[in-house]
Amino acid sequence: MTSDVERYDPTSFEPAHAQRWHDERTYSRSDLGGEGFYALTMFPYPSGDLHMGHAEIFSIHDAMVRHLRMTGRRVLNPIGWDAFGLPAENAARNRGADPKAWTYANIEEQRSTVVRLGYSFDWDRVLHTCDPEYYRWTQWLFVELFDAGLAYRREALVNWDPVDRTVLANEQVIDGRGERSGAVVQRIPRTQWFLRITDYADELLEGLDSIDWPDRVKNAQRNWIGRSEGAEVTFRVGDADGEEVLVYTTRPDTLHGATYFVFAPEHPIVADRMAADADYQAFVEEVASRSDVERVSGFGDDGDGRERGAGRAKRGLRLDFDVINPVTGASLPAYAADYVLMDYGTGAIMAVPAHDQRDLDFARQEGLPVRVVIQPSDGTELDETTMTEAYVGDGVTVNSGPYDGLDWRDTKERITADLQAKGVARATVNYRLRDWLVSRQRSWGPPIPVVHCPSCGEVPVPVEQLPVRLPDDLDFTVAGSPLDLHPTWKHDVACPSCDSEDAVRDVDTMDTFVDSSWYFLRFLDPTSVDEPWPVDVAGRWLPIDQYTGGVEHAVLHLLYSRFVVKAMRDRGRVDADEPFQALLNQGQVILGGAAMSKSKGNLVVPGEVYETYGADTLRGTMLFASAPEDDIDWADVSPAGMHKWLSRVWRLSVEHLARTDAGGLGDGDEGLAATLRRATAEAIVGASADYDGRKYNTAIAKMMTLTNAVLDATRDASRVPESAVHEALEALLPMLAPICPFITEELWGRFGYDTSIHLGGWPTADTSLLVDDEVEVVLQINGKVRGRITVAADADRDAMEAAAREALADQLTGEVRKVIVVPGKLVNLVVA
RNA sequence: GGCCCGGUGGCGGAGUAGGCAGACGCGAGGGCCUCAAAAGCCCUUGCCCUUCGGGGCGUGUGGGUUCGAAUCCCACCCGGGCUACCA
Repeated sequence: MTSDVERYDPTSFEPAHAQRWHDERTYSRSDLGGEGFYALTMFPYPSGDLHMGHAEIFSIHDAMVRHLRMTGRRVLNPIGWDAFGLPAENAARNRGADPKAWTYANIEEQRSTVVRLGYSFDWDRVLHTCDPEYYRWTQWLFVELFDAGLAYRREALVNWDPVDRTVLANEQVIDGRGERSGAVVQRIPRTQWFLRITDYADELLEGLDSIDWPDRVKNAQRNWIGRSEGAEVTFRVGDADGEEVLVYTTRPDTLHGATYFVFAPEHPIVADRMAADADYQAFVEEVASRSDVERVSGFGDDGDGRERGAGRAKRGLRLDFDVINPVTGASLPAYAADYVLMDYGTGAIMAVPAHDQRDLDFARQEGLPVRVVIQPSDGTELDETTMTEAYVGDGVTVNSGPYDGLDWRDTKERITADLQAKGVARATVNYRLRDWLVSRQRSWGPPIPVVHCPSCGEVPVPVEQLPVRLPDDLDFTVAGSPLDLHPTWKHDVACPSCDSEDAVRDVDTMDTFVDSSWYFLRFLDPTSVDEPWPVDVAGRWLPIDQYTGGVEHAVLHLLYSRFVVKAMRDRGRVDADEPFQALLNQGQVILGGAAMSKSKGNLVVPGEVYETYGADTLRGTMLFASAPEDDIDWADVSPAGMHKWLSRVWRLSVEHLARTDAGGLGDGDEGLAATLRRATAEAIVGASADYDGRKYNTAIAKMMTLTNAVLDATRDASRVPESAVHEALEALLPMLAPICPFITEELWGRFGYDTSIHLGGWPTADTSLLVDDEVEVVLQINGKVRGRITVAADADRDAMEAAAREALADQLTGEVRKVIVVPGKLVNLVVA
């Protein structure tokens, strides 16, 4: 079919609509009527322009938001920028950029792309975490936590980069080396600020049962919190001094199987006793030269080719004393070894090689004895001299004196009770979760609002003096913390408590995850100068109805935010137990099976797509490719195909308008009209259900089917049922609007409407068109399709069976033994 | 090692309170239109037979339950992700 009508040229009208939606604040009406819905998408980090991952998350989120708005919900849909962080500082160090100017330039670039792509955010609520108006309240949050006893300072072993002279986050240590300097990161003790997230360990665990999150994220948090039940048992050093040594074990039932004893290298008892021992000092130094990340998380190998994790080589040092087993009185040789960590449990373990793989590995390596105390219930005989795999399954206690013959679970219970009675053990619950280390020796972050006074100690800065501002003249060329080395900043303060001039500011800043742990609260009133957020408004909007973002934050941002909300609830600032009621983890955009990256040269950027095909095509391609949770391989998808469909929608619309301008809304062919009206009703019912289930790919498929139906109805120019075509298009356009907002807005105007399609309603189906008098029924013999017949829709079982027997009469060879009838669907004759 | 996803045409994917497998699209082949092309439109497209009526086989593999299994159960294979010396 040829036509002289105007061609689909999205770049001719998209930018104008985008700008108008932004300038007129089309979507800043969250105070309108309707049931409230807080929709949030993880705010971007401004490291450069928007990438395809951003485009995907925003396209999914925006389709959901626009659909909710059109179906009558009052949607709160804010956006901001997570604008503090290391890349700005690195740009300053490496290229001499001003971190503030660098950050705001990137924000502006991203903002204009977000506007251009038509994402319907509320532009009256924008925030940047690096604005003093924002970090003032991040500092307030810190003071609140400090007042609640949830922020404290203590010495800890941290990742120290000796070249850049700064502490690094675990994420900034790659293969044991600083990501910037390449220097081997050391473990050094340093006094740092922590937030007491462990106070909420149990509640953070239990709360997972009440929220609608993907299982993998919940499991990641469960594993991260790492609750375990066991016992703390008191051992004693086997010499005249005889200090007590606490051991945490989840298997007190294997106490009789302990054959040696291991301390973490830095354990105080060892450090104290071995202070003068040169071998020990060398050992500790060697262990410390390997980062905690390498030791605990196992990044890289040890240079000896061993795997990460449990199979790694273990380094140990025999100490010159023994430890006494409180149950047996046996003298256990003591070791310091790197496979025991100071900050889990008590930093010391009883080693039971027969029933713990790590202990067995070390025992074999050091030639230490193995003693079996649990005999496998399946009858397998364990051989102490040759076994290389520890037995950790069910079994019966052996070699354990009075406990012999008991099931291991009973032994565990009894032995714990017996030792508790003797005062040398108590049942305990242990967590893997550690307190959150939040201080950073960085300068593009919110300064920790504390003053250190020689007489008053740690004094929080009074709220009315916040924010503690970052100086504008930081020198990023210094080796070390620019804030610490600034000539005047840290001394230009008096103690808020006693006015002492000898007080100094805390020179650390907060982790960026503190900024993002509460931003969703600030969105409730981002310009307020009186309070961080209005308590009553928070009561109405929290928890957030739908949060959308990447799974990479499973145990970081998503855990920290839960902690902050619970802490603020306990301070009376929030009336909610959880921040995010529902969570959607969108898939990633990859290319040719691999993550996109500049260095790999396989980068597709949104600009290439929307400048060629328009923003609607970019958005539609992403949503049609797969379900929101699935990854999209850009090599497999077809923007050209999406563009072709949108061109067809465009052409059918403008041709229809041209015809009706000339001849009005004639009824055309009755049969064609009826077929099209039915297709319209089917599409509305189907696509609406898909939208409700956020299955945008199948919603698009149903809209394509409707488009094909319109095409069929308009093929013969002499019989076009214009009124039915009009109804079809006036249903199609609103349904397409959440996904492709531009073409639908443009055509809506051409259909004669002077209000935005996006603020209008959702189409409703005439379901009476979907009721059939007759239905097609599948006929089966022994479960195989052997024919189909048409019967009255309300035919009963007997009628269907009779019709089936008649239709299949000449195919029936044996006796019909059984008949299965599914009304309105199927008849299955079972033949002997 | 632990946890979590997946495995359906050449490709992306539809379809699971068990009931017509492959919706929709991409790609491919053929045709119309055109001087030609682009665009657009029409037809075909899981595999194998076929006398063109149709028949057989098909959802990672092997079992099982059932009148009937992509869907439920058991065992296994493969791919991906997260996590890991956590005592």
